[in-house]
Amino acid sequence: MMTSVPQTRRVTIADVAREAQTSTASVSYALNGRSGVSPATRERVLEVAARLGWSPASAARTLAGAGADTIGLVLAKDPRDLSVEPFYMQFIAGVEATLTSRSMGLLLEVAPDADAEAEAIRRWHMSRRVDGVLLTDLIPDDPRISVVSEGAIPAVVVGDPSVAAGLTTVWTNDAEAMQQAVEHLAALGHRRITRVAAPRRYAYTAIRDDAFEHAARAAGLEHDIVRTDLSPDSGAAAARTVLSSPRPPTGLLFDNDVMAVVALTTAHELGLSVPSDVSIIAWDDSLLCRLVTPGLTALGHDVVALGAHAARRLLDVIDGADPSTHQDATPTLQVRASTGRAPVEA
Amino acid sequence: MMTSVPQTRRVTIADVAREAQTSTASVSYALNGRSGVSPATRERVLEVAARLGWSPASAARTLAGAGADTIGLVLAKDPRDLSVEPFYMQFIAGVEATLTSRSMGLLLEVAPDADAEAEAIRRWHMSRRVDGVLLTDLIPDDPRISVVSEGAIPAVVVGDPSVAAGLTTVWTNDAEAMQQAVEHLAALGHRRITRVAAPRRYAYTAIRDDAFEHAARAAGLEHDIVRTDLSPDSGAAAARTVLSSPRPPTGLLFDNDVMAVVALTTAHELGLSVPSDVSIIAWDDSLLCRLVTPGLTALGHDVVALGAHAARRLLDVIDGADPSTHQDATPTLQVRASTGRAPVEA
DNA sequence: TTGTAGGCGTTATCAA
DNA sequence: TTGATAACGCCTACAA
Repeated sequence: MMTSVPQTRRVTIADVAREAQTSTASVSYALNGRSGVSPATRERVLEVAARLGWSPASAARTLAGAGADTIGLVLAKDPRDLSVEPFYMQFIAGVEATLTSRSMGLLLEVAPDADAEAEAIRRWHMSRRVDGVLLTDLIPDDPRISVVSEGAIPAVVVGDPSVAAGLTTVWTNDAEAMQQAVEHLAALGHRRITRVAAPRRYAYTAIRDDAFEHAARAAGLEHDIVRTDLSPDSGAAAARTVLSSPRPPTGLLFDNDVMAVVALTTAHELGLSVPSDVSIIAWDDSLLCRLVTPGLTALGHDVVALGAHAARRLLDVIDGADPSTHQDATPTLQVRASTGRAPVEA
Repeated sequence: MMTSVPQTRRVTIADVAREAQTSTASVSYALNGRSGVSPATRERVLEVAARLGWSPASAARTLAGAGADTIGLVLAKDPRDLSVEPFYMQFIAGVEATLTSRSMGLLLEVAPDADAEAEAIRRWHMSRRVDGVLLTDLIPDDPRISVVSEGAIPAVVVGDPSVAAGLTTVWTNDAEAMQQAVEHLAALGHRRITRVAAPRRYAYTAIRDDAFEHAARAAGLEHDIVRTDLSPDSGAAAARTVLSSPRPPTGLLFDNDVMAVVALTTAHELGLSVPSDVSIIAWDDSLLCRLVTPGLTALGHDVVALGAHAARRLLDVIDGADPSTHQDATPTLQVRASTGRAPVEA
């Protein structure tokens, strides 16, 4: 027997109106929970709508003036880097948590660079596909900032307010986090520490650099900063160079988890043991930090919560809130086996 | 001087038509590169549109019958698990690569379970927000399958065709990959191996189970399967139990990378060295596998390419292609330091 | 409280 | 090749 597909034409509010013996206006009001409809009519409409399986055509809604009920997130990263850092997926999960509760959608795009990203944002806004956008990984003089400002596009920047004048920002207190890490090493008796840092082009780099130097100076520690590109290789190279210098540091602070993990291997290869010869701290606590042996002491924060927070603020901005800056929780130090008392000087 | 914001009303094709001294119909044709417009008019329209900064309102397009130019992806996973597995981010990056080239968007949602995911898909489809959906991590009798089938929603399943009858699928040949891994161990002289497996509820589990047993039997190896929930803890527990049994295996195959990594530590704690006492193989090659010491031999495949492939197939389905199954590249064994010759029997 | 009608921006139909 | 004009589905004055 040939069961023909019941070629279901879309159910519209006109259908509901006819069936419920009323007008489309009343149906619209009833369905949107507004006043201006008698309880009896409202109930009848709701019942009919449910029975007919009506569901709103978002395009029609948007066209009629409502928002797109969607926010956009463009990630300007190489796919390989994206997948390496658990940050993004966690952040997205957090964003979703906020969005789902308000039944909004998330439009995603992976762009090769900040310029392409700015272009995508412009397109999205012009075509009214999104009500606002979330911006991450800002760089100095970021093209996205100008697109968003000029287009008056609702946006929230995830990062330090200093790099996004006039926009709403949500940020973690990297300076305070860095101070914690340095003080942890100082308290363990370390006198010479090195920061293995991200490239200068990231806006947060300068903030962490300054905080590192400030905290080290305050604790009276010898300190140094070496620059990397955050890759495993550059982390290994930096660790090797630093640890084989004439007066190697006894404490190392890495700007991400991946470099800290490879440094474990590098130290081992140099015949140094962690933490008795050298202590290691990672930024960005992750599964990686927990799984390796010895476990890595790391600065961790709840990225899922950060994403949820940022999304919440974006919805506020979309609703017309004025630009403002919001501080998310400060990363806290998860102390594990990779940090210990400084070795006694030879 | 007060530069007032130029309260820009949207530029519509009506504006373009007026300025170009023609009708909206001609403008529409010209803008969409269709025939039916004289070259002169077309050029004039294009010029005016560019000058006025026109850009299409996607809602209007969708409402007028075009597609939504968007596909949907719902991830039914706990946020923590999502971020742990690099798979999803890589997959998304691949999907994007395909989508961007056809200027389509990706709508994302993170749902708590398969039922919520099915519901999200239904909503998306009813409201015409997406033209089709990508399905991953199928479970037996998956609710998403029925939603998609009943709603005649264009969809592509990423997984084995056996669990998604009638739908287009893109899959990797897990059976052949498993065979490679088992043969690798057999060639190294191992005679007793254990598979540390995913829960039975995942559709791929049975496929890998069967392939494992088949390959082990063919190579004349003693073999066993222990079940886990893929978490680090359950991996560690499984490794500990198996390795402290009276006649422990000399080769272990894990169903993901995370468990294999913790098994490294477990083996170490039991006084066993890898690979001289026990060889370890991981499914899902990842940064994790490369970074740990010793490096983990692992089955790896190009997930970014898989995502791109799946998205391509979905676009075909949206364009009306019949259901079909497509095999993506088979995972290949990345041999590293965690596998070696079997120890000589005591 | 209810219903009518116009508008949102495009696409598609159909005369001219 | 053109240009009115009618959908598309919803919202919202405005009038009854």
